[in-house]
Amino acid sequence: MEMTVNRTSPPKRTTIYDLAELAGTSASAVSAVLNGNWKKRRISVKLAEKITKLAEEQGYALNMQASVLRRERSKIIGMIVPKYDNRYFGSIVEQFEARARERGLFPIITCTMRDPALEVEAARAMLSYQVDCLIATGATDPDRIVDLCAAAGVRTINLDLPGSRAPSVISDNYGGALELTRRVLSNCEREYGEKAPLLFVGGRGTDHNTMERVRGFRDAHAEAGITVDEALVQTCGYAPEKAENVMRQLAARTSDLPRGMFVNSTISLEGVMRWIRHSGHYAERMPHLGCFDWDPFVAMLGDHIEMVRQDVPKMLEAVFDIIDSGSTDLAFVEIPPIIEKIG
Amino acid sequence: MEMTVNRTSPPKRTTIYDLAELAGTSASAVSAVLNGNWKKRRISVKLAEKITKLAEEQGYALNMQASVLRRERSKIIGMIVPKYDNRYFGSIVEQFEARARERGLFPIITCTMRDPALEVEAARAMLSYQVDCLIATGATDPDRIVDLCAAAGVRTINLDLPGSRAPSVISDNYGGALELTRRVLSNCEREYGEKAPLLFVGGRGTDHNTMERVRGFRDAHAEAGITVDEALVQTCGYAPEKAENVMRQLAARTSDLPRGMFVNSTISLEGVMRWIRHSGHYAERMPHLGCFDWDPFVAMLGDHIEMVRQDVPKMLEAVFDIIDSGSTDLAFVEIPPIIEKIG
DNA sequence: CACATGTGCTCAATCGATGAAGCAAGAATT
DNA sequence: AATTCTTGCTTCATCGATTGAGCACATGTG
Repeated sequence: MEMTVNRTSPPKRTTIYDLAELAGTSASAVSAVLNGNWKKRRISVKLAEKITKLAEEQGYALNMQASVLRRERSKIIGMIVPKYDNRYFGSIVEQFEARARERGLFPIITCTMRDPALEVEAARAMLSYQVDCLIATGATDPDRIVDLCAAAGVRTINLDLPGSRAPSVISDNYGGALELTRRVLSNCEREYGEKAPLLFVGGRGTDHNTMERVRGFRDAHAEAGITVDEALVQTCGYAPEKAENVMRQLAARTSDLPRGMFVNSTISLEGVMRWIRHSGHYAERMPHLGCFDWDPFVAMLGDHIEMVRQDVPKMLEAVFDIIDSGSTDLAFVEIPPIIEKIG
Repeated sequence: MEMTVNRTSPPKRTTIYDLAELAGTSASAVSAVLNGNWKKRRISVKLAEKITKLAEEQGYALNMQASVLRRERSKIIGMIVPKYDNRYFGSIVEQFEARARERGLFPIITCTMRDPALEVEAARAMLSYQVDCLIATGATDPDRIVDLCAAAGVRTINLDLPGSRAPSVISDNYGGALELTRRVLSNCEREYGEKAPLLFVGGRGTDHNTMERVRGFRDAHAEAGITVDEALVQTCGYAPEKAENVMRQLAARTSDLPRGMFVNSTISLEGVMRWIRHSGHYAERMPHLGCFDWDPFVAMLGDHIEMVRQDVPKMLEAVFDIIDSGSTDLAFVEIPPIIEKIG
């Protein structure tokens, strides 16, 4: 048992061959014991215990690369996610990790900064790591990713934003927006005694969610008999600066600012609020706001903000139901979001 | 070119052997071309181009498992992180991913929900995936993780919370807390015209950061000639409910609530704010708050809250400086946090 | 013309784990 | 006693990429 540990080069990790030698047995017996199917392979309890004990003593750690290379399925499950800067994606990722681990899957997550090129690059990287399944969250071009994965025989599920070539789990954006708009409209009417249209700010005009939310927004106005001017729908992107810009330009064009707004994410709300605070507009009376997304501190900003909270636990349950069922049909699951009570 | 794609079993992925056959060359030539050291291996430009083109056409994706298994270094870099529910950890993770990718490293991240058992399990999993290096962020027991990794010859760097057996990059908690406390104390004195101690809420009394912040808190009081009662230091943990509880119990004991508080994280602040809003205490005058951590919406909550923002870009720069330098000495880097201006 | 040098590739071992196939020894059955 | 069965292992090919060693041919040098 000579110890030739060279401190300059990394100490060789213990492998099943080392353990086999120590136990005076074969590598395949060690493998069978350590990966749990030693009963099937008719290894005696005595040997199994001996090997287990040795493995512990030696601090043996399975080499996943070797294991995955040999195995049919990798049990690695990937997720790509746009950003980590808000509670929505944060809880998606937390839930994803927890549920994956529960099932004995190894989650790997990558954030793409909403950059389509990075999305594709990330998807490719995941394929290289032999993921069994990829969840594309809020992807700009989900179908592109699905195609890449399909070519490698990897299942994909779209989350948050739907695609046409893989099952999709999303919020009921239309329903949520309809209800949110109704509430903000009625808050405005209650305060000002007259009906007036809201401003829609944030999101991308081309993405499904934003389009559905705009539809809910318009329908709620229609219900109330209010017409919505085109200029009042500003799908300028998600970044705070873009929302801020919209407000600045609107204020430059007209002194008659809307009394209420539908803001398409907390991140856009950040920009809107910043502008409201710095511009001096709305100094006497805050506008009524509705935010499609939830944040605990936004909830404390005052009773002029309504929020719709996407139901992340239910969404991930739906995602894993699809994974567990192994079904391949193009499900399209819409989860009703939660209308948060003010205060 | 027969297409025998069996839809029930996954279509076999293209390997370098497939490409070699198509190109009429050997697998090792393909490998050399695709991993970029074909010049060293004296492959002709002509063949290189042919192979590259073929790889693209066939949608070839490297099998990382095989590649890593063979190679000396995996170029995988791991990070464990407590939670994704706040801006601080969110930006740590975003920065980590970006900088890792910049260097051609593949980042894998896992969140441990502040659970010590999960931390160890996660570290083990990372070792199995042959990470070259592990960043332990906010770990409860960093030294435990360092030991695990050291046994496998894997470098570790502690981030956010320091350990004694690996380089650590953390905020200057003492300095930040000192300045934050000074500000809140002076805000209180300005408003109330008299010196009075603040309440310290949140964090774990046993962790280095909390201890350092308490030290700064005490020293700022001492500077101002204010004595701090033991009961005013409530390191109750990070969860919102725990902070809320502290407030509730404090209010039950005394009607003379402190006029200002030092709150040890945004997540604890969530609990404190919730209590303030629901309990009816502080209804006339909000207490002056100082929060060790930053959130854009907290910044909008009013001018009674001071914030200290940990300098995540600098922290990650320091982390990657250590990684790039390859140095193994026990650096202890303290990065000054940023004092946010109110409003 | 003999020999060195350079060019452009191929061969085969290897990384560590897995599992089908097989083998030896003992137990049970006819 | 001859045979099947069972138990408890071992052997070896395999997954896909990497890389040191080596080979054949072309070109240059003395």
